[in-house]
Amino acid sequence: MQALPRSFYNRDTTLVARELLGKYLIHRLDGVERIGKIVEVEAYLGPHDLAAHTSKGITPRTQVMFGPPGHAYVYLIYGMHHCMNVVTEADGTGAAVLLRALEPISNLPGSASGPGRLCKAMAINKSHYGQDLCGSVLFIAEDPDAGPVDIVERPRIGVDYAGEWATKPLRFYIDGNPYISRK
DNA sequence: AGGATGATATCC
DNA sequence: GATATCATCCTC
Repeated sequence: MQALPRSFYNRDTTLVARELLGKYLIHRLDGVERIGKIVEVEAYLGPHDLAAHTSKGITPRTQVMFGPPGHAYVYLIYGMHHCMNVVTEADGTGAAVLLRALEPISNLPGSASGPGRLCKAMAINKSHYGQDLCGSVLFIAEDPDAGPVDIVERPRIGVDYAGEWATKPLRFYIDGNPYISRK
């Protein structure tokens, strides 16, 4: 399977988020190929989006989000869970898509529903910060059996502090999929 | 409903 | 250097 081209990520973040649904996330590590189908995502639009980490500006932690598209933004949350994002839009923009849940396809032990569980099942950690997703180690590819996807829009999870941005429908998931992290 | 657990941003 | 906060998950 072949990684999606960088041009896929160099587009409107909401559009990329919706099109990521149904794609395969693949991680090759020590001869093991882990594969999960992306079934739930959230879009973080940029510094004007008060729920996005980039709303505080460029910091050592968020700089990769401001960098070129098609790279991984991985961070530690609540001291124990990793979350993985895909950087979108042109260099300098500061936007990304959070991957929230996978449907296990291959070599995924336990649950991959929820951003922390997803990273645990995929063996993703801070060593993947800034990883180029247009390579052959950690990347996203088309589902060989891709069919039409029915998309549900909901407010994002865990961003109640973000005022009106907390209510915007920027969380997307595949309707009826049993691996969604929350209804 | 509450605790774990550490990086990060923001203050002094 | 101290402290409040956090795009979560597990256990009770």
